[in-house]
Amino acid sequence: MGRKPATLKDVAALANVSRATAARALNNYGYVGDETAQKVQAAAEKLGYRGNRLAQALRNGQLPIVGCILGDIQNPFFARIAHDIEVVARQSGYNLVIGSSEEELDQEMSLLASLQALSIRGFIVAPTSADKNVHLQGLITDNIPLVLIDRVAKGIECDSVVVDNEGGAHKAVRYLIGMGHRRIGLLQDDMRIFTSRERMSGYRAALAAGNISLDERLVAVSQSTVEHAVDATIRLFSQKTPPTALFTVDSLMTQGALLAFRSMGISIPHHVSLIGFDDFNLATFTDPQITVVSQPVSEIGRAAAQLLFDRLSGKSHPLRKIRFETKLIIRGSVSHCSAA
Amino acid sequence: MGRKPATLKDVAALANVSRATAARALNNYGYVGDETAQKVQAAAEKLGYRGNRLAQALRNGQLPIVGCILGDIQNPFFARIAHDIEVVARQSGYNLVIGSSEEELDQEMSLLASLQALSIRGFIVAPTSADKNVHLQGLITDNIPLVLIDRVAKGIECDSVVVDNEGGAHKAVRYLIGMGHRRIGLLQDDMRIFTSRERMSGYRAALAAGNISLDERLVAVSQSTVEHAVDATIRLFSQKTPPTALFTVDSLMTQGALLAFRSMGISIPHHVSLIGFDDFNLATFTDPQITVVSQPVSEIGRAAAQLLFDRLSGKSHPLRKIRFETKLIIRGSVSHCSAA
DNA sequence: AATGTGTGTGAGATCGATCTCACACAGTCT
DNA sequence: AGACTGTGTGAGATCGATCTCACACACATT
Repeated sequence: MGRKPATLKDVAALANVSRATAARALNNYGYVGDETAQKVQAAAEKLGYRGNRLAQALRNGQLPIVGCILGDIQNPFFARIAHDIEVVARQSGYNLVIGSSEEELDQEMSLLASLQALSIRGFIVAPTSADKNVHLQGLITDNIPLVLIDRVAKGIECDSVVVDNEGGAHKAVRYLIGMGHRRIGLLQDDMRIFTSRERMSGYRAALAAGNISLDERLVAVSQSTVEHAVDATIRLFSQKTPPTALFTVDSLMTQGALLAFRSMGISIPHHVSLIGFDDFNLATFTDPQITVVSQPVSEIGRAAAQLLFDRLSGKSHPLRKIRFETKLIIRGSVSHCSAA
Repeated sequence: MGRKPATLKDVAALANVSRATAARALNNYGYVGDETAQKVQAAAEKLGYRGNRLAQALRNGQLPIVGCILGDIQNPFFARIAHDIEVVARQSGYNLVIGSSEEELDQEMSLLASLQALSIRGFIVAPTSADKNVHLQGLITDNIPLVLIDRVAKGIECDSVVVDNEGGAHKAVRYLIGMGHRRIGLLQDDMRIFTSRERMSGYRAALAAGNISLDERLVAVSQSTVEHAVDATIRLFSQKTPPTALFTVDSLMTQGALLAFRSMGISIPHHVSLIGFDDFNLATFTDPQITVVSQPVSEIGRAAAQLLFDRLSGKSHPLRKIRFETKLIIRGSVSHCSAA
């Protein structure tokens, strides 16, 4: 059939009024006679009229869509955040466009540009790079609401929601040191990424506090996927004198480490102790259960969305930078270091 | 500063030509003098001109966005699919709007309506209900490209990508029967959902083929979250004569079952055998590793996106209904039934 | 009677890109 | 010379909703 959706003109025609009057009746503003208003309502009803958001957006310069650029939707951490943002967005009558930067700066930039070309005003971004951020700076100077999530970027003054990465990492490593470990490995993500830097610095600080000097050979850089983490773990533990404990900076990498240990016949916690940053569903299914630094994942997306919609609704708050605390959840993957 | 993005008019003014000529130069169509074209290009460059997609969309009736309505992005199955769709979309210059129906028909319908109001033409939907689908029928009659994914809907004639749910479930249950099990539990999702029905029917068929009559008390209905599945499993196994084996219809529910068994002190595979539909990352981390029916997850999203973009590009294919096979991956969570 | 205020309505401009149409000029053909 | 084709350009309409403005009428105030 291909019947076109009804336009305001159609409604106006059916109600025998002008477009202007129809618009007034439907959006109730200005003066409209009661009787006229009823006629218009009836006509709209009958035609199943739904305003064309595109046309509305063209006039007022803004689409009821928020853009969300995350590292990777497949990471349960980001999936949860995306879900929570969508819930809040829906309540405000917004839809959510999701883009995955795949931790590539180029992709992040082109994604952002294409969303801006859509007149989307309102972004939640987990920036790939802590330094290179002209594109984000552009949003700020254009006065487009932006909330940074999970990561902040140097020199970008805007609302943000992060967790205490450094503190979390510090707690984990301090705990390992307390259990007698001195050769503590770090499986980390690309150093361009803010969280990776912060967790690294927590690791360093804890080592320093324990009078342990940093051994570069115990630090492996991977990407945040199970597969990459498996390889990196195997490299790390194929050395002559491997670490006695490992700290992994995100849950996918923790899972990769688990897989690697299994394939290498390394048993937790007897041969190696393990702590991962970010809790995950199956951390309690494994034997032993995995000790982790947990973040309040369920709060992050909601908080970020709240900040964004507060901005979008025009309230002019001062900048708000939310930082959540992390919690060390002790389970069974860490034991006292036997090999001194 | 708030500098507005440059418009075609600005470019035209800078190049000293009319808007029409500028448009011709930038989109190269019609006649344009070489020299004029260069001037326009230069002006566009200088102003950093990017066409306003909204205005373009208003004219040609279609936004470069595809809508994607899935059950739940937090389910790794859907997260993977969303990711793959986004990759294909990006290649075609499209962005992806993701909506989560949360398995509520109302939400699915209102989400769809709001995306249609945005002039989005092109949807990938995992319909909540196998029966109620006027909204989908509406897309069809309006000739809006639609691809159903993971699930089909009665009477909706369009491209689709599903897996052989019935066959997969049949394989799993037949295997359990072959191992001597006769009291085989089913932990399933809401019966409105297509996959749930099909997997149920595979379960029935396999029982029938094994001359086992269906015992309603062995069938638990849950929702597709870890939490709900835990409860349902506990109920199922708190009966006087609980099942000796369990078949779960998706990976979150499999994880829920695992958690429930752990909390009840039920050991796999000694006390109970387990097979889950849909493989998951940690299925090989647990001890024992979990036997599953795997679907080619990495193919599904890509295939669906391909079908959609073929339609969007105007080629008029006949309907294409893709059905992928499933594979029974035997690991260690099933043992011979000791209790006859 | 003149002026003012509150109410109700429509014509037309606007947002930005695109497309149709008309027009103008060069060169070619009868 | 007159008619025609090919090339190049601009004015204006269009998509749909909204908003400004002008106008019109009713009633109240001086």
